[in-house]
Amino acid sequence: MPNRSSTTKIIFLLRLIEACIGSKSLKQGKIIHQCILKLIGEDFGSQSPHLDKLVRFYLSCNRHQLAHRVFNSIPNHSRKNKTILWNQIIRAYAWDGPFEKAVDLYNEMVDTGVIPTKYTFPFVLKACSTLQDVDSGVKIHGHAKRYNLENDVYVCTALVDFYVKCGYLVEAREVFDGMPRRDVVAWNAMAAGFSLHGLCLDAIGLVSEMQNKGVEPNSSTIVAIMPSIAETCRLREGRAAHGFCLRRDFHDDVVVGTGLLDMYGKCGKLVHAKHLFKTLALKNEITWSAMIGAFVTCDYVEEALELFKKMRMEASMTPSPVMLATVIRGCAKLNDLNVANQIHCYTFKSGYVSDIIVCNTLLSLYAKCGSMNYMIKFFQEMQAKDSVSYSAIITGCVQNGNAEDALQMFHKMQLSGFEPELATMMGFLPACSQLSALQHGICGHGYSVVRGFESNVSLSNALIDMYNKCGKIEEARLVFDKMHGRDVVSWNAMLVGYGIHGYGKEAILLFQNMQNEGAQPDYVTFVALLSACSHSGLVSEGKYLFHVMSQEFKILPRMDHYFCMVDLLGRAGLLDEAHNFVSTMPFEPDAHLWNALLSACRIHKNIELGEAVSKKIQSLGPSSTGNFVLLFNMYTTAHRWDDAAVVRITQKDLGFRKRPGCSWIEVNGIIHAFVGGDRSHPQFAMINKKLDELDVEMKIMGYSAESDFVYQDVEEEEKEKILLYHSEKLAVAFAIISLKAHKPIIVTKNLRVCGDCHTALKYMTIIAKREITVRDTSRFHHFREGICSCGEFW
DNA sequence: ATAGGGTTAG
Repeated sequence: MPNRSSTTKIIFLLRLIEACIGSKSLKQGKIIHQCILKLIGEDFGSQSPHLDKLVRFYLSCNRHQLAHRVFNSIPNHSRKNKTILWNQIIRAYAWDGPFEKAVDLYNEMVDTGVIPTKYTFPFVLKACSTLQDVDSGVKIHGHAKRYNLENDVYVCTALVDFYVKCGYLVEAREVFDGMPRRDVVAWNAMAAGFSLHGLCLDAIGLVSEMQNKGVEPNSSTIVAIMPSIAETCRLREGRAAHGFCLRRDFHDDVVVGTGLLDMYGKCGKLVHAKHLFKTLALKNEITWSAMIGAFVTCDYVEEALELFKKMRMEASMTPSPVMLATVIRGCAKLNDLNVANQIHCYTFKSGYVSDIIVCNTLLSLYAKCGSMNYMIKFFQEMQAKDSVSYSAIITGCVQNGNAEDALQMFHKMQLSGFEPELATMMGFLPACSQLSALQHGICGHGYSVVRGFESNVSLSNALIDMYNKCGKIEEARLVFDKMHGRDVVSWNAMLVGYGIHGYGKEAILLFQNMQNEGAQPDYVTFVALLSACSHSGLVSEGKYLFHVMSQEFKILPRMDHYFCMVDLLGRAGLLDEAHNFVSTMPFEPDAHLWNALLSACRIHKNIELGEAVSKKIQSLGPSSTGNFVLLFNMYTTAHRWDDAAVVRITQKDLGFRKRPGCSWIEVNGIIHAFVGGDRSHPQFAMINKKLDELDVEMKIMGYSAESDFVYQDVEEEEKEKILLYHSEKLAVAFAIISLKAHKPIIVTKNLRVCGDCHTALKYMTIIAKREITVRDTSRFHHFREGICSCGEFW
């Protein structure tokens, strides 16, 4: 027990402490604390009122744990009356962490019998949302009711904020709707919540609602809904918000200004974004980042990189990982491996290679620059991977034509314990499309439904494409019909489906539906339509569509459209018309387009024009082996072996090789691939036996190997063998022996199906009594009872 | 306030 003189000393010391609270001098405070301890010994009890000051002092120095320790030394009967101190320590923990301690202390407070106040709840709830500790938050909500604070504006706003940040929007809305009085902070919390969870239209709607209710938005309101306006490209609302800021004088605030700048960038209004950037009095790193992002989004990558350089030089700011990710996203648009390597080096030097967001952006960069090797290598080097990393690499594989690797990565991802997300499925489903892997695709569909991804328009579009490419056009249409909101991609995907199945009339019908529903077609729509006409031989319809495209829909024809038209006219045998059409083009035709004409020349055996076209192609420089193959095929079809030989020699001299034909089929979720003459399949003996059987029966029915399709100058018997082992025949024979009779056979080929195979497959449908479908690079061939659905348009 | 993975055509 201290004596009188020590009491005087303590009082003196506590005065000193009070002074320290103002000056936040931790060192001096600690010394004074020691002095007090010496004076009063271990018996704090009687001195506890004075210890409050020490607690406050430590809190003012941000030493929550020390403050807490002093607070704990006060006996419980005395702590009971110190609600404000409880609140202050909880607040300190909720602000800076450790956040668990805020929740623990709150629980201790309630257990001690201290009644929390309306100021307690916002703090502890903030800690709960930071921890994503829903259980504690819900319990605390119960306490608020118990203490009759459920109608308090502060408490309710805190509850809304808590529920929103934990993703419980229904509960948030319930609390919000139940509030007897709502101030601007409450409205902002709700709007920010909608914004945060991508419910953009709800967020925007809420702001008009609040204005109708007579509550004036403030700058936080603007900041809260700006991302929603940006994401939905609601330029009208964006402009209105900008005007509001000008009238209220918010516009010079960095946060508001940056939000507006970002919104204009995302809405494609680069001029406005640039203007804001120029006029904003105070800019920070985020402002610069938003401006660079605006350039990238609007495809002004050079300008973005320039500004990035300028920032480092003139403003001498160091970029944050967020900014670096934006810059890398820009680099990806350049499709230049050198740039990719440069920015990778820069990232390495900057020390951000451990930032997962930056790393994932780098993955996507390499994927878009077409470098599978760098992408895989970097992926393996990454110390930390998450589901986004896997999604990026899956999409990267698909983008580079390695769908099988994509499926493997998808499998590996799950083994690593990551659940596929929406964007993962956006990579997985196109992989199934590419492979015609129907069984994987169906699993993906099921999973997407379970996860609720089906409501996403883009995902449904990917499903439509998957079913179309797997030959299940009816399923595709079911998905299409079930969709709530369709975008232009949905229509296009379905149109493409009809096109590749040879349903030209259905495509045109769907286009009419599209117009009736007021959907605006784009240039892809017309590519799809024209190619559908081409595959169905609808010449006049195609010509009409080409005409209305520019006249009515104001869409300028591009190379693809001209290509489709040449293809359409050429296949139909209108070679001169096709040739004339090319000469009317407003820009130079490319080799690809001439190829379409050359291909038509081959089908219709017009050697004269074919040679002229071929010369044209050669003058453009040999850009692909396709030219040689076509010319070669044309000569051989005409039995002009010498000319054919010259082409083959030239091709060899120039170092071009024919791409090997490859066909594959999915059996029980496993992809079996065959190349021409392939004997490597484990069941080759059985396949061979089946092929021989089929060959005998086909010949009885009148089939003779069309050796014209063998362009090697070898003996007739040898030619037959080569044809019999064409990859599509191998795949079909394998399918017949390994799939039950009622199962459909769907074979996919990486090139156009060969003419001899096309004939042979017709016989095979009769012999094997089953339907066979082959998807080649341009369309589906459904063989049934000796007929192919393509009607020889391929 | 800025930030990573995404659908259709050739």
